[in-house]
Parts: sequence; structure tokens; C-alpha cells
Amino acid sequence: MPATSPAPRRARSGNRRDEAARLAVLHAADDLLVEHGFGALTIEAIARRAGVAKQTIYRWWPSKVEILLDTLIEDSEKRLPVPAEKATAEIIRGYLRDFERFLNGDPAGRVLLAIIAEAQHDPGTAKNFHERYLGPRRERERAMLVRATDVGEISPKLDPDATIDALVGPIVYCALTGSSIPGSVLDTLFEDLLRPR
Amino acid sequence: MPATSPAPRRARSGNRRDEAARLAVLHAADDLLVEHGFGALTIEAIARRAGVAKQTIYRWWPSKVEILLDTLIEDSEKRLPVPAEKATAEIIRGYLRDFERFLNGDPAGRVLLAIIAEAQHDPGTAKNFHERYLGPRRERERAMLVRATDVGEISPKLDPDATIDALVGPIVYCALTGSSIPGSVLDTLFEDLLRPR
Amino acid sequence: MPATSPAPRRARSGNRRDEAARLAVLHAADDLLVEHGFGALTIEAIARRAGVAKQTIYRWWPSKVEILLDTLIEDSEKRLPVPAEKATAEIIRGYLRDFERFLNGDPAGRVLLAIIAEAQHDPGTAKNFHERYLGPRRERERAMLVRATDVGEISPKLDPDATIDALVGPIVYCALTGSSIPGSVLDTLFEDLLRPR
Amino acid sequence: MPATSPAPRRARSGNRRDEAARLAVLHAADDLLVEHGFGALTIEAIARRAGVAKQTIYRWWPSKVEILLDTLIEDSEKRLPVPAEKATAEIIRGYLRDFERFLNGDPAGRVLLAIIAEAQHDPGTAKNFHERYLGPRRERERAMLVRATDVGEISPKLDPDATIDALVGPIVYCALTGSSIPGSVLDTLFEDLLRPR
DNA sequence: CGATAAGCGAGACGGTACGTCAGGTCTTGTG
DNA sequence: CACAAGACCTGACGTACCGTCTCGCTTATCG
Repeated sequence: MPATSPAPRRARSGNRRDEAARLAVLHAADDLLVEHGFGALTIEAIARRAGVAKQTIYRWWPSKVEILLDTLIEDSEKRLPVPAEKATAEIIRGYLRDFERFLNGDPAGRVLLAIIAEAQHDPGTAKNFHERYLGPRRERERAMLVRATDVGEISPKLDPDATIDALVGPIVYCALTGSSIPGSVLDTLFEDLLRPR
Repeated sequence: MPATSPAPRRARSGNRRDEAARLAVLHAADDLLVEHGFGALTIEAIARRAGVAKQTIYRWWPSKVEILLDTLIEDSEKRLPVPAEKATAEIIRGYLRDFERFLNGDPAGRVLLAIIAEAQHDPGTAKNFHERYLGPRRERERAMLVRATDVGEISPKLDPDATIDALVGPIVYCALTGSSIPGSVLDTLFEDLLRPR
Repeated sequence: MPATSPAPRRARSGNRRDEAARLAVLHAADDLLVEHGFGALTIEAIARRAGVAKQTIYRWWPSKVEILLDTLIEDSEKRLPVPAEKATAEIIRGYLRDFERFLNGDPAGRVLLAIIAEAQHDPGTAKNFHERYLGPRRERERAMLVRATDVGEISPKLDPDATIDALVGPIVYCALTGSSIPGSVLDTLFEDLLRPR
Repeated sequence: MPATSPAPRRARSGNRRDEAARLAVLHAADDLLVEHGFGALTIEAIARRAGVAKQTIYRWWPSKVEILLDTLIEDSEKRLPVPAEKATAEIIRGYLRDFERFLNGDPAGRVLLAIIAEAQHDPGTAKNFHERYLGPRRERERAMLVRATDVGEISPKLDPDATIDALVGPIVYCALTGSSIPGSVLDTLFEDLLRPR
């Protein structure tokens, strides 16, 4: 009688990285940020909450912001993916609205704002933030715009990067100052800068 | 016979607030931020640098961000005043360009970015930042726009607040991400959103 | 009418050293050593027990052994003074017996043994132990012997230092190995090496 | 079919204890103690230096002091054997002088002092030290004295154990306090306590 | 004019978190 | 099954700042 399941059992630790610990840290950091704010986000608190040793954190992350960056990358991939297939004007408009909702409603959006903030205080954070998040994402946003332009869905007034800055800038700025940009304003900017067909 | 000068001399201490100490603290905070970044901006470092006792700082400022806020308010009044007299399209365009230069070139601009950042981490800071800086300044910016509109210099597509967010947002966002928005992009937004005569 | 007391009141802290904290640390260290052994004598434990901040300990003592050295010096001054007045054979014999009892019965004796031990592990400790305890005490012991010799109370076979080593050595050695030298043996060595009148 | 030997060659690992690893650990511990002092004697450092896994140490030794005890036992058997054949006064005197040289000159002597020290800090160490080193050695020293007494080589004033304490005590005490007892003093004690023929 | 009261530099104090090190346990994969 | 390797939790290390406090001084104000 042949081979019941391979019994994965518990393989909690060994000489390989412990996935459970990794996730516990990511979630602990996320939760602490959302529940008690960035001020409560200390390595000790994360370790305590995750049920993990401080050393385990220091072994795998150079700073607490890198932890946030990890959660941000994983979360924004799921919750705010850059549309990668067909690029219609409507899809782009939807992305902008999702972006606004992400920043003002989603816990992961709080993480993004916190990292932007921390990047002002520390050049190392700024560098990693660009290399690991902003850069790659901008790449895909630019590609989305170019595709839509090629297809004739939109005909932007400015070059792709400037266009993105002009559209995303107000959204982020409003989120940073605690307000939330109205959908109608978003629409006006969208119509105005992209001139959709 | 009209009283020889009151000889203010150095009044290093006494029973009234010591202006020299106040200025020393403001400058020390400013300098530390610019030279070594926000991470080096501790109360102890400010006190050390200013040659002042910690208690003197705690007596007059509730937190180190309030010190920055004080310097920001004084400095941006001097270096980036909101035009309050006549409001022509050209004056508004100049203000936007000055704003960009302020953020990316002036030490006081670094202070503003640092405070925006800190406001993400701490609600109290956010509140004070709005009440003491953002709010009053927005008031004057709005007034400037209204005046220009009334006079027929511009005819904005959006209501004043949305207009300001849409113009200032990209400038701030670019500064926050370490880049610097090109003048040409600024001009396009300006033309587009304000439709100057 | 001779001036009622100058009202010392409580002056618990200020910009001068806090005597209460100093004593709390000394006692905490002492107690921990006696109750849980040298292994439990960590700076953190001392601070915890004394109700004192770690920094307060580091401010005044370079190492935990120096704390022990402080208690040892204060305590052995009280509990095992070197006879400084008249020096008869009987007084010297009494001192030797007291020394044995100090090492094997008194908590302060445990402190002495612990410091001797720690001096084996760390040259700095050895140096301080000699300069602050062993040296000055040996001085007084030597003086006691010389005085007794001059008066004709004893006529030692060896020079003073060798005599002390020969008498104290067995006492300390037995204490270190957990046994306790019999009084009769002490008497034999005493008679033999000092040849009292 | 030539049945070449089973090629034992280097049997670095397998299912029996690896003698090379055992020796590497003992030597690493010894070297570290001599070169950098007891403070540098950590399990991790020993493992590093011996090129051995920590687990290998924990598998065979309950504590680092037991490692030292192992080296001490092996070394002092070779370098400071208790004379077991004929016991003349001269041989005993030589043993005392060798003992003094062992403590003050031989690396293995440093190990003995370190263990004595550590025994003050930890009762478990004290117990093992007595059972594995002090006890058996004292046995042989006592036997040596008894033999010499029976033969009439010496006629000690005190019982064997007290005699040994009285002779060895000053030697050890001087070594512990960093000085070194003069040979002449040793001779005086020897003559005085043993009264050799 | 002398008492009072406040601001000041200085710095000790009880704390929290930092980033590092070692302890001792456990698991993996190799020989 | 012993071993090298090394991840893991625990807890102490010594340091930096936090925000509060007392000290001894100087100086303006007021009775």
C-alpha cells in the first residue's frame, strides 16, 4: 500500500533559514506600524511580538526599514499590481484610483508612506527604497504608459516619467499631508495630461 | 537729556528668556540637520552644540520637531514668502519655481522635508505642522490664486485647493524621491491648470 | 541654645552623586554574590536589585569587580581590622583566627575569595586588587609584626613579608579549596614561625 | 583478490569519537587561555580555533572548565608527577620546588590557577575539581609523606593533610597574588614542618 | 536695597532601545 | 552515528538618548 503523504511534518529550524521566523517578523513589523505607529517600531518590539530573537532579525535584515521594505514589496505586488497586460485609458485611470485608495486605506499604504518618510532621514534607506521599490515599479508604470501610447489609447503631453510624477505627485502629497485627493481632481489631471482617445 | 542706550550687552541669564540661547538652539538644530542628517538630531546633540543645558530646551520646546518648525517658519518667511501684493500669472509661476528651488537647494527646504517626514511618524507633529505651517501658508496661497483669478490673470480649471495640490504635489513628490522636477514640466502644469491670460 | 539640627532632609538627587544609589548598588552586589553566587552577579541583575539604572553603575564603577572591591574595603575595615595599637603575640594570634573566621564564615569573606578568583582571570582586576586592598593591608600587617618584634613579643624566623605569606597562605588556600584550617594547625604555625615570648 | 587494507587513513568522522577533534579542542582551550586569558576562553572561540563544531564540544564536555580539567590532568601528570617510588626528604623538597615552578612558569600552572579561580564562582566546578584533580593528587601526596615518615626520612610536626596545606598553601597563595615565593622561604618551611633527618 | 523668583549651564538619575556577543539546543547534510 | 556548519532563542554586554530632577549661579523685578 503505497506511500501516504510524504509527511512534511514540522521542520521548524535547521541550518537553513526559518521561513516561519521570517514571516513572523514581517507580520509583526506590519502590525506594530499599523497599530502603534512608527515610533513603536523598534527592533526589540518586533522581536518580542514575533516571538523571535533579536539576533535573528539582525542576521537577515540590516535595519528595520528593510523589514518594512520587504513587506511593502510583497504586499504591493498583491494589492496594487501595475497592470501588465493590455493598457487601455480606463485601466490607467483605474490604477490611479487604486493607488489613491492604497495610500489612504490600505495598511500597506501606511508602510509606503513610512518608508518615504524614513528615506528623508537616512540616505541608505533612500537608496534601497529606490533600488528595490521605486525604480522597478516606475519601470513598469512607464512601460504601461508607453504601451497605451503606442496603441493610441492616450497621447500624453509630457514624457512618461514627467507624466507619472505629475499624476502620482498630488496623490502622494495629499496622503502625506493627511488629506485625500478627490476622484474628480484625479479625473481632471488624467484627462488633461493623458488626453485619452 | 534722553537716556543713554539701555546697554543690552550680553544678558546671558536672568529671569527672562535668554534670546541668545533661543537662537543658539535654533541654529544648532538647523546645522545638525543639514550636516549630519535627522538621525543626528538629538536633544543632547543640540544642547551640546548650542552650549545650552538640556533643561533650557525642554523648558521652551515640547519636542525637537517644534524646534525645526520654529526655524522653518522664520526661514521660509524670509526665503520663500507667499506673494501678497499684486498677483500676476508671472508672479505665480515664479513662486512655483522658487518653491522648487527652495526644496531642492535651500537648507530650510531640507527642514521642510524632514518635518513632512516626521509628521508621518507622529500624529502630534502632523497636527502642529498643519496648524503652524501648512494651514496658514495654504491660506495665503489660496488668497493669491483667488486674487489672480478675480483680476482675470488666470482661470483655473479646478478649485483653488485642488489646484495648489496639483501644482505643489509633483514638486514635493520629486523632492521627496530625491529628484528635481524640470522647469519645463512645471511650466506645462502651470499653463494647463491655470490657463493664464 | 545651640542651633537645632541643620535639617539635612532628603537630597536624593541633584547634580551631585546620589549616596542612596551608591549604597543600594553596593548592597545589591553583596547580596547577589552571597545568595546566588558570582555567576548571578551581572550588571543588569545588580541594577535591577538596587532599583538603579545601569548607566548609574557604569558612571561610577568601571566593572562589577570594582563594586565588590568597594564593599570589601568598607566591610573588612569594620569586620577584620588590622590591629593598629599595641601588638602582643596574643593579638596577632587572634588576628589570624579572625582572618580564618572571616574567610569561612563572613559574607565579606566570600567577596574576598571571589575577587582573588577574578584577579586570576583579568590583569586589570589583579592590579586594582593589589593597589586598593592587598597592598595597603599588607603594609599594616607588616607594621604590626615589626612593632611586636621590636617590643620583643615575637622573634620571627623569616622576614615580615615571608612570615605573613607563610601564615596567611594556608588559611587562604584552605578557604579556596572549600575546607577550613583547624585552629590547632594555626597555632602550630604561629608558634613555629613567630616564636612568641 | 588482494584485499587491500580497509583504508582507515584519516577517519575524520564516522560513528566513533574522533580523537583528532578531542585533541584539537584541548589544545585550542589551552592556547586560548595562555594567549588571551580566561576572558577569551569561550566555547565559540574554542570551536573556532579547533576547527570543530560547537555541538562536538557540547557532546563530550559539560562545560569549558571540564576541558581545562582534562588538559590539566594530562599535563600535570607529565610535568609535575607526584613522586611515587622512594620518598626521601630531598625528593619531597624537590617536589615543592617543582610545584612552585609549575605554578609560576608552566602554562599548565596557569590552567590550575584558572580552575581554582573558577571553582570559587561555581560549586559544580569546585566539586569536579576536587573529585578529579585535588582529591586523587592529595591522596598520592599524603602517601608520599607517610612513606617518608615510615622510613624515618622526615618526622612531621603535623598530620599529613595539615602538613601539605601548610606547605602548599603559601606556594599557591603567592602564585595567586602574582608573586613568587622565594626558595629560601620554601626551605625554611620544609625544615621546620618536616624536620628531615 | 534686599528679598524673591525665574532662567540658566551642568549633570545625576531611572529608563528604553540599541547592536553585538556568547550560551546552549536543534536540524541538515556528509562521510 | 560522529561531525562541520550554522540557525535559533535567550540574556547580558556597554552605549546613547530620553525626559525629569536638583544644584549653584546670575539677574531682573518688586515690596
